[in-house]
Amino acid sequence: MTAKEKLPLALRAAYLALHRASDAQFADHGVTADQFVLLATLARGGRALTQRQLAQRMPSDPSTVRAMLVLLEKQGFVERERHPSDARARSVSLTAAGKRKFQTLWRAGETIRDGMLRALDSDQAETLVRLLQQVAGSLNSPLPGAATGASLVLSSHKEAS
Amino acid sequence: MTAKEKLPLALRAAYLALHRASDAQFADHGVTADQFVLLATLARGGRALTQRQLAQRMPSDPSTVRAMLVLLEKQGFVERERHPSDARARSVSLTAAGKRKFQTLWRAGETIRDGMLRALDSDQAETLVRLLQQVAGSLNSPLPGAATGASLVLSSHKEAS
DNA sequence: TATTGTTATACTCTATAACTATA
DNA sequence: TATAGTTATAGAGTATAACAATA
Repeated sequence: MTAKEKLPLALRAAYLALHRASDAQFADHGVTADQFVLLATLARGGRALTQRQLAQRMPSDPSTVRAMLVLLEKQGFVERERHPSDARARSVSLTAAGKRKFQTLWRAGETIRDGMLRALDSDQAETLVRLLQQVAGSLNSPLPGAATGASLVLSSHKEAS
Repeated sequence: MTAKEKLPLALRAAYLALHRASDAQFADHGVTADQFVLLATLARGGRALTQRQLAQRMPSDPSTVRAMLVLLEKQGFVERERHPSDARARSVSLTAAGKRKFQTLWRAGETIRDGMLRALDSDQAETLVRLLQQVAGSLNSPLPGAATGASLVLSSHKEAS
């Protein structure tokens, strides 16, 4: 088995271990691992995002994000207001309760982050992050075969603020 | 942002990119990425597995695996026979059609594996696999805080054949 | 015309708990 | 008593397509 053949399953196994550990850890707090990611995306940005921006950054699908937002809105962690300059859009942000919740969740996640690093030194952790970003980057940029030559310009997409 | 803080999201982003690319690639063949993993697990073993063994190796839950097997059985890719020596157990294996299907899928997956490696040289690919295995290993072994000292013996579990 | 979001819909994966049959 | 699998049930995420409102 070459590294090429092992890589997909190794990536999957590591992610599933992370996802299950996170779900278990966050279950006590009434949120899922994916909902945590959504809250973290809002918290990290610091400002309100449209649902589309949120979907891009998760990354996820607009209709998936909407379903998640409805759940989080019921719990009072996010609010969706009319966008000031674009009446089509919704401006999504954390409520005060949502900010507090995120801080609690972030602390709860410390256990998981420590667990991931237990078998790595800090150089290895940095290397791993870098390699994962490289893999994600090349998977997300098209040109799978040579079929879509016209999409070369899309291989790095800047995101307007 | 330290590597420790970035690692979970980097792992998630890389896996989701892989998962989506795989689902897109395999959709033409009528299976999901996770069903591919199940078929690959059976193919890799070479021999029949019980549903429990299959669940452990995926890794997944026995009842999840059952639901997937029902779907794959309808498509004629797997069969579940009575286990020869344990009447409680089912012996799951690929049908002839399932083996052919897996070969087709494996070839279709080549595009994805190449996509993952496009930004890595072969040393980096091996390093990445190793680091992912280390992370998965420490996430899967207990002792999250210091609460479960008695579970130290479980930190490496051998699997009987 | 293109874009933002909503709605309806459907499917897969996930997982728990109660259960039957067997070891 | 413990284990393998089934069943019922529920929920979460995923995604497509048709649609309304707005840019």
